[in-house]
Amino acid sequence: MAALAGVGEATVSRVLNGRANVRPATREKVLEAIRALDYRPSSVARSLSLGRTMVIGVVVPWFTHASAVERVRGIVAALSGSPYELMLFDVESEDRQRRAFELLDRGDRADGLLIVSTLPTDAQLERLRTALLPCVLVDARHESIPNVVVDDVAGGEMATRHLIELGHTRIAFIGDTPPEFRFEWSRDRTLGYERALERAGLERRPHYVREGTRSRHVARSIAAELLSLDEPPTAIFAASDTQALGALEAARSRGIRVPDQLSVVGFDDVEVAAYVGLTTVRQPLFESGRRGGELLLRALDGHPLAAHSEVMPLELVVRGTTGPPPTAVA
Amino acid sequence: MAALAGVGEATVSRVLNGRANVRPATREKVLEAIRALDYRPSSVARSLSLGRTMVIGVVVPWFTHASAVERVRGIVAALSGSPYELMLFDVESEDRQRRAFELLDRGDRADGLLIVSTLPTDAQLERLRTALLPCVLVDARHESIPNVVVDDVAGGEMATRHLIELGHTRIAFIGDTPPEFRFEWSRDRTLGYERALERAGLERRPHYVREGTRSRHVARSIAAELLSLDEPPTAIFAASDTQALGALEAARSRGIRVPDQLSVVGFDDVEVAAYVGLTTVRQPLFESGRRGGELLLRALDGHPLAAHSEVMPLELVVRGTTGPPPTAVA
DNA sequence: CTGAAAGCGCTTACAG
DNA sequence: CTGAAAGCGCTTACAG
Repeated sequence: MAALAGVGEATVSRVLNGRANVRPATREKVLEAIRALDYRPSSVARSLSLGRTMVIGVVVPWFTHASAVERVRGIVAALSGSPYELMLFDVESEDRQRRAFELLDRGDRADGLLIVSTLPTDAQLERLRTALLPCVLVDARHESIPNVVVDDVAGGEMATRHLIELGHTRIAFIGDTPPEFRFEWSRDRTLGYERALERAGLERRPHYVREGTRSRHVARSIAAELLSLDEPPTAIFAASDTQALGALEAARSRGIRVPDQLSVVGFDDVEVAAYVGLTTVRQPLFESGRRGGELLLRALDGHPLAAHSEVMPLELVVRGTTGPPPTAVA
Repeated sequence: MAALAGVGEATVSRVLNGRANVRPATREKVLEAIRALDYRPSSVARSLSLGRTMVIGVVVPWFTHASAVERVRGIVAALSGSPYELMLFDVESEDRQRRAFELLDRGDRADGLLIVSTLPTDAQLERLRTALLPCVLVDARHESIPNVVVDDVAGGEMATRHLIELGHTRIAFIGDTPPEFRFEWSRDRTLGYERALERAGLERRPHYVREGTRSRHVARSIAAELLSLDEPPTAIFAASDTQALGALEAARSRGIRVPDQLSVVGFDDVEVAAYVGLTTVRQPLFESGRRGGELLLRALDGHPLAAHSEVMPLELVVRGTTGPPPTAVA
């Protein structure tokens, strides 16, 4: 290449990188040779030399879930104006997650990391740190890593209070199974639920609090069980829209009218929620991804990141699945 | 590193790659040094040396669409057992697409390419070919590249025939805008629609065939216009579920009952479709991604790919949004 | 079984 | 403004 152009390698490099200090005639010669050879510079060699890959890694479990996808979309949007490409690590098991971090903490696969809806172990975080890999957490918090989150306790309380204000006293909660990915929002939403009950002076009924994997199917059978209790709840707060949809299905299949006989509140406000008229707590999914992407880009740009929590706003969106409880007794 | 262990670099490399011909004692020394130094081998250097990156690029426009995401999920599933990582190129504009291919056709960013729901120009394909980059097309066809597709003409015909068999004669079609990404399935579905009408001896009414960008919002207003024609259609076939949902909204907001007064058929069978009971033509979105991934992995494994079309099956899923037309006249 | 050396293809001081 | 040379950190014949 350099030979054909009759110049040194350094000059080719200068031309390729658009440096100023090259004489026009020389530049022309190089450009000509590039054309003649259909020459394509190697990004790998460049990466090795520069120690940068121009890749941002995104680690996300639950890529099968609408909310995770929505966050990834936000990340994609944030990166779209940047020179970085996105490498996606879908880690649907702890094993896959471990492997992903083992690859990433070598430090030369990506220049930075966005970790979504999962919290690496402290050992993993320590290795990422020693690999000098800037990280931003989205939908997970850690005191030593910048993160963008929502206040799940407040969200759980918001949803529950809405039901209480409508007059409900028998309010059930369908949460997630304990955090396989050290993922604690479901627990926080439970706390919010309990706090709302407590503040309203309502008793907590342990059999009204149920957990299951985050799927419509499972939530549907949990809801079915709740609805066949001797004293069934008049309202259900589900820790995610997906689960709320399952609850709606359970009601529908038993001929229970919503919201006349049963109120249902979800969490997230995924796209379907608006379509089916689900009352829910909206969290800015897309925005959280975008914001995380922005923070990381800023860090990559040399501005050091403070390890703080950026708390995104939550909003109760009242639609058609909540109303006053059926008039008790008669 | 090699120094600390008191061995040559080659030996370190052998240990790292688990080659057999290393004496156990030597191996131990190396392993010990690795531990002591917290040594992490560089994948970039390895890539440069080997000429392989262990990365598969996925080019996908419309990552904002549920169907694209579903395909990507299938790809993720296919790669999950492999040693390849996934690099995602969301190309929501022609310009981004051009840039993505310019990066990829250097040939050292990824070892293979999955191109989803878009067809590169011939010039782009030629450059990918000279870069020796194996490609598989998903949801796009090209005679010289292996691809996995569905028969969109047959699908369009299937949906339309269903409506005809129910007794409809005034059937409208909401398609996509002309293919920004050289993306022709909407046109093919239109052809299928027209063919079904023709075979049934029904007249084609040009004002019943409308196009709009693939969004619920746009489809909704198109449907609203169709429904306010002097002689409105009794059935609408939409080229995607997203658009079908828009049509349903239009009907709902005008108090038109579905399916009593209006039948609606979609295309894709995205997750929401089942939930809202939409009759649709199911195409195996997830499967298409998975299959594409498998084909590419096979190619990467040294088995040359024949440039053939793998046609995935289409299936009419009849649910609650289609029925006989309202009994005419009275 | 093991090591010295060349090679992968860039970038970047360092001299001119 | 430009080139020779070293360096980024691996792998792989080639000798021993």
